[in-house]
Amino acid sequence: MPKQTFFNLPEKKRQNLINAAEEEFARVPLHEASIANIVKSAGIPRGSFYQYFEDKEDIYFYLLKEETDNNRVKFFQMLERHDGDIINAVTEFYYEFLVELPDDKEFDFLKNALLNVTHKIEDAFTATFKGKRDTGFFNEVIEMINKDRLNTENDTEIYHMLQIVIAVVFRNFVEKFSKELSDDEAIEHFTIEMNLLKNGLYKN
Amino acid sequence: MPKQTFFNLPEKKRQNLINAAEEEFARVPLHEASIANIVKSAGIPRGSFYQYFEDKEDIYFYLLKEETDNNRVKFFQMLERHDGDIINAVTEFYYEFLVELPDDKEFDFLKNALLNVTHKIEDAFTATFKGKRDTGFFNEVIEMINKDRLNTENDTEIYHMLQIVIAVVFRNFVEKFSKELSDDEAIEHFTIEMNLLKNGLYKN
DNA sequence: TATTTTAAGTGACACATTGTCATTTGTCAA
DNA sequence: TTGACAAATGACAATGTGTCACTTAAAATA
Repeated sequence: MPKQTFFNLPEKKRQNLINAAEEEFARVPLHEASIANIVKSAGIPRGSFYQYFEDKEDIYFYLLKEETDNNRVKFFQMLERHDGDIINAVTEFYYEFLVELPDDKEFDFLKNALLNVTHKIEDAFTATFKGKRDTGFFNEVIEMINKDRLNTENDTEIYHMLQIVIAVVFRNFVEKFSKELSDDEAIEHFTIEMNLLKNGLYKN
Repeated sequence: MPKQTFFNLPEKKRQNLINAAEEEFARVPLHEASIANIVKSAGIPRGSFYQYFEDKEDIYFYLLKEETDNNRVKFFQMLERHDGDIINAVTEFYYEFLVELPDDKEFDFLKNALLNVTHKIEDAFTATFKGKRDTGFFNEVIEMINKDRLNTENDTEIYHMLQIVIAVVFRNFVEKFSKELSDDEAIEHFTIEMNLLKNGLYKN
């Protein structure tokens, strides 16, 4: 977490620093980004940076969390709107994400994150589908899911269903960016895979 | 790829360098690893390293490929043995991987790779399930799959089935390492998820 | 064998980056 | 006005990277 000094900063200076950082993380992935560039572009002395953040990762995950927190709210709204149908909810989520693709800087930031995912970065992303960060992950979403349509009512199995869905959704995001799929292609792939998940890979 | 000079090296010297590198990559993930440490531990001058490799990534992906190439051969044998049943094949693959867990150095190397996966690293891992690197990925494995048991005979859909299976298998590997699951827990989770994939998440 | 040519080995160097810390600056309450 | 505390600052030590001019070794040729 950023230090208190960062939050004490005047709005303008804080935003300026954030912009500089976002620019750097849009340019290159986390481990290639340099604090030197950030402070240079923000026009602040190097020492100041360390007044606000522990290190590079500190500001990175702060920004990434900002980015993904909005998405979590959206996802839960969709889950509600779709009456607890998890696959319809993630599908609309995916559609909307593609349609409302953020501006270039945000886009490149996400792309760099997705193509250079560490376990920690993946956690930040997938938290979108896992409920409030402080409550037990998943419980919240498991409660919202409509179990009538599912193949099981067992919570453990539902937990694993979620894990599967999240893994496949995540893979689709990564593929969209890495293979630079068009929106139509991306949606086509996504739809096929969601249907396969619903109906199963094997005959019954 | 390593340069020719590397392959011209006398066996002993080459193995010595490989050992030093593996040690470093077992200690820390790729982006924290340092060539300085490798050459120091191998007892060779810095300049020599660049005689053999382009850079850090060059030797890293060479080692990772070595590691995963064996696995690919194993997987294809299993697919044959299980008569083209993809889920049975990956399940045995997973079991055997856990049972034959490699020595500490290899273990830590894999762990660091899995918890700090870039798209390039994931590609190296998932290539295990995709056939010979030079032929069209997937074609080889799609041919070997027994389609009688599957829900579709359409190649496109089978391609996506594979993508799904790989994503879920991969997730299970990462989870095993990140949550430090016992073998029994890992196998239990894996089995549940494979059954869900087979039968589908929704009622039909 | 002597000489030339080619490949490999070497380590000092220029440059970049990180995180720290002693010092300075600014602000606010007494 | 002054003292005290938070914040700002930039020079510095430490560490790392990739290169290059030079040395050494080996192989080819005369």
